[in-house]
Amino acid sequence: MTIKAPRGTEDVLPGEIEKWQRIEQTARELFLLYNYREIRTPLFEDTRLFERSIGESTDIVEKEMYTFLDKKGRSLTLRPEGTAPVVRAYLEHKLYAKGGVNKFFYIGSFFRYERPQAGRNRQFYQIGVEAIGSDSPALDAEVINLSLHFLSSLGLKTLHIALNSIGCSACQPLYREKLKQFLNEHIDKLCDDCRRRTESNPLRVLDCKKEGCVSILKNAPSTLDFLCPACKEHFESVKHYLKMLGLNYQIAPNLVRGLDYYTRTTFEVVHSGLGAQNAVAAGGRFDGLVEEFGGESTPAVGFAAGVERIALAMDGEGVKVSDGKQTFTFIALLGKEYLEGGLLLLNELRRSGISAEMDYEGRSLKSQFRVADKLGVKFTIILGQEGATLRDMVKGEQEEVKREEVVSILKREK
RNA sequence: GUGGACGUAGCUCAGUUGGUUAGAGCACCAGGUUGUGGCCCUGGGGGUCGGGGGUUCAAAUCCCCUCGUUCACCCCA
Repeated sequence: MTIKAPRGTEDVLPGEIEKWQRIEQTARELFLLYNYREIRTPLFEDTRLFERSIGESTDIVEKEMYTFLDKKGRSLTLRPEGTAPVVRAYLEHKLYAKGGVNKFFYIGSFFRYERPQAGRNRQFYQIGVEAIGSDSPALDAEVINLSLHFLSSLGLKTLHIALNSIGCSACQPLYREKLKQFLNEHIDKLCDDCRRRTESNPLRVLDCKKEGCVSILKNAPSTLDFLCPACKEHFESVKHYLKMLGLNYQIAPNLVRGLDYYTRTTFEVVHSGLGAQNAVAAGGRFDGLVEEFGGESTPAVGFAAGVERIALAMDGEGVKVSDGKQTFTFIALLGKEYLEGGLLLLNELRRSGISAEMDYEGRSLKSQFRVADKLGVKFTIILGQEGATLRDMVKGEQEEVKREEVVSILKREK
């Protein structure tokens, strides 16, 4: 075995996949309950889609995208996130024509060239929702509520919401200037990355965790103090609705999303016990994105959750998902010469909706029973010259039955 | 991209100061039972000791490089 799965990718094997299925099934049922409908977009898109939405100076676009030229020289990129493609599809198919709020959810894999780590792969899976067409703070609250409903439905308990507002196109530039001013006053005490970001992307400096920077940032102007009246009111309403819904949150003035398209509300759902990659879900508003792509000014809000991290968190909380084994019967042959009879019975059983397995290798009866036992079947049918013997593997009892009655007997037992 | 730890059978791991044909448990296969599983007993298969190079009479063991895993930084869901 010389070829392995590429670095940062993983095979999800039987035994583990059942947990993923549970996660996806829960998402489908729950999101439908909130009237979100599934959408599937391509795995790769025109590179410009991500450059324009995520932002040229973000780490994602600068160094983490899988970008390549196709045979006609088009620049394509494996999608690094889900929001821009949904907005693109929303515009391309003129889904706004339906009016009202359009609600979508998606489940799929995304790609970023990063150093792999617990809860961080190069191909990773996200489940997300986007609600496009309303600036109501009630919708922000709904999305946050849904993310928590989803995660707690999967058995996760130690969840915390971090909440912030980063303002809109009216107030954020003002704050950005004030922050830049502040950072420049302390520029000599900031780390190299932060010095660079002070010019290119000052908001991201707030996210720095280096001790020196953190102590300086304690006194940095807060985005919350610079919100325009409309944003302030919006944020107050979001908080009010969250309280009303019984959701506890912590204000995190330094919570800045890594994607440029976010406006107003940003939030993160953190699960304690995940190590460094502790955000299981995150999202926020993107009121300017639809317009950025050439549509009418259309407000929107959404979130995405990481499937691998949810699975890790479920493991941590001891959530068990059955491994889905369900073989009901096993056919044991008294000799190779009964293979055809076995195949016919096997077919009959399966066509009758009874899961069944059989040994094709001509192994000894003892071996066949060992296989049956390992499969955990409830019944083993021993097939020989005439008729059949039906053995109850749990009781350890068996009886002779007529060959043509085997299927109907087992149907009753099922 | 940076730093630390690790890399021996399918899995979990032993492997003394470098010293002969690299071990155990579990798993797997077969037999003990002239057709019947789980327990037990016996036997068997399976490892280029991550890969490459070097030091040495001799390397799983020491050195270098490389790949991978992992934790943290970073980034982010």
